[in-house]
Amino acid sequence: MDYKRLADLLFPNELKSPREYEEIYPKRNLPEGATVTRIGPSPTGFIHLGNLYNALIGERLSAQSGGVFFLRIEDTDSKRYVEGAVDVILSSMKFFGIEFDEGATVDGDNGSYGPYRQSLRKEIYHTFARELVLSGKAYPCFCGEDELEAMRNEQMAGKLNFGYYGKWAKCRDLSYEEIEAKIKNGEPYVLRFRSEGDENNRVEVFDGIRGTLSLQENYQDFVLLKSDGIPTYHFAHVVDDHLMRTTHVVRGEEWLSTLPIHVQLFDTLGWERPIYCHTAVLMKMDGETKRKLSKRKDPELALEYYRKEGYLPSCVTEYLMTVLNSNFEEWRAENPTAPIDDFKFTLEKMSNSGALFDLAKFDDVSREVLLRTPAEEIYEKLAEWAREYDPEFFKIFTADRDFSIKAISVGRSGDRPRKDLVNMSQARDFLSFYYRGTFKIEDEFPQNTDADMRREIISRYLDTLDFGDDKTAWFAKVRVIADDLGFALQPKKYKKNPELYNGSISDVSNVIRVALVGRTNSPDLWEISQVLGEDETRARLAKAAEL
RNA sequence: GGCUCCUUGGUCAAGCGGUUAAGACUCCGGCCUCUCACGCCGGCUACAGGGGUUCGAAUCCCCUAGGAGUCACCA
Repeated sequence: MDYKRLADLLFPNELKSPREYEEIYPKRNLPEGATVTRIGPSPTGFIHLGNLYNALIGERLSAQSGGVFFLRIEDTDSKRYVEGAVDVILSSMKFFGIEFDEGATVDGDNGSYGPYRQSLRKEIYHTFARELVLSGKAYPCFCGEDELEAMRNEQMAGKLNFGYYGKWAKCRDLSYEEIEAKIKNGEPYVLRFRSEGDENNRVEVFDGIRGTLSLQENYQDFVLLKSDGIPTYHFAHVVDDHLMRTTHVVRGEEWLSTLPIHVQLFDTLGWERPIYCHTAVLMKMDGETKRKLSKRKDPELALEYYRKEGYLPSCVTEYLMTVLNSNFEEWRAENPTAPIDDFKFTLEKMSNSGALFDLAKFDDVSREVLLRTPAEEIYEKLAEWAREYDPEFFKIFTADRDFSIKAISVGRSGDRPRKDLVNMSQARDFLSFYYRGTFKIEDEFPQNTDADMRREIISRYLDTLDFGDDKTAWFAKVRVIADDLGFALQPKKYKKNPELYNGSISDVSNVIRVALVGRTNSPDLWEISQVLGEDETRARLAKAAEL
């Protein structure tokens, strides 16, 4: 076979040479040990936790080593392209504090290793595809969908391995004349790789997370170029990551099975393989079994979910870090206020089994992060969140900034600060009792008290209430009321001899509590009263006495 | 079915041939002179199973089982 002739037939248009591309995209001039990483999302308009998870690893790796982290849009499948998806990717990443050194932007590229959209790199791929044809490593295949399906059925029936290989690779040895005739006849074709691999051979591949892997060599004649001339993921990945000088390919473990294809391609093109880092899939408990987080069943997979619920981006990254690196929590315990960037992230400490997404743990991390966040900042975040998701509350909440900040601050000072807030939508509900517009009696008054008793408690409380008191003086008065009205001063005493009392002091304070905040559970009443102010406090109590 | 990865308590996990097998979250008790939180103290619960190698195995090897991924002109 005259490969030169075949190459000219397949690629009639003028193309740059491989040499030229090597010069256009030279080795990067970076400090020793700098890593170049990237994420390569496809623009489907859906961006999920896994994307962020991998992005975070890449970003940490490159930022810590003085390397480069870039964004490449993998839009080789025109069927799945969604308008505006690039914008979604960029803004989602930005929301979580992930910045790119170079790559695709909303309206073009930033960086000298582009284009960063695969759909714009067709000629580059063709140059190297042509190169493979020239060396006899690639050939056109005219097998259509039906033929391939028939082949598959036959393989299934015979319990053979699926795929295009060996005797099944019908187009492997077509003559030049046959090919030319078919092409002139307008028959569509794909370009396949001519694999010289053997299914009994093994390849060793080093993985940055998993160590040395031993895999079955690829023996399939996989597709390089689809019939529209656009490359498959496999081919585009190899060409791009070589030319963009990627040093570490961070991606999900679903790529492990096609890894032999990729290294085979790197090897036959004579290029140095990048260090692959295959991350574990995020799992979730579904009844008794674990399963992959699914787009349809699990809203928490979509990054949008965290925005809607009002989780702070820093909470999500903080949680992801605890899942990513086993020593992160330990580090955080020792450095409670240090910025997350100070943590030295390492691939060695990464787990290679599927991490379960644990919402309880995530909420705990969020509480912790929110506690470290200044009240002013929470105010800003909550306002920002409410403006988008609850405009009514936004008005109420932002009407008096100082008041709202005071409300947020309740219980957060001292040796044992409360961790009341988890996310912004929960914070809105939690804080709602501070505002006239959202305050309502949600819980029942204590069962030990009837309406008369409640009126009595409230009226006495109102009589003795003095906003000049400190907390101790205030509570002493509550005790007096409780004692006078026959309530045990210690809940234990009441528990032991319920017949001797009307209830315990907790019933008394809960009457006041429900009157004041509308619920039986709340932070310290005295502090809340201080925030509400004397007028509002008295008004609420007076109104409750009428119930 | 082929290929591949993974397997320490309910969950996340330390552990790299000798440990009373850490820690965190959850759950359950108890304590903190008002609830709820917070905090503190305590508790439940684990090396998937079976064979080797070794004086000694959670750790090394093999087999089995379970879970997961993948087998497209999708990424």
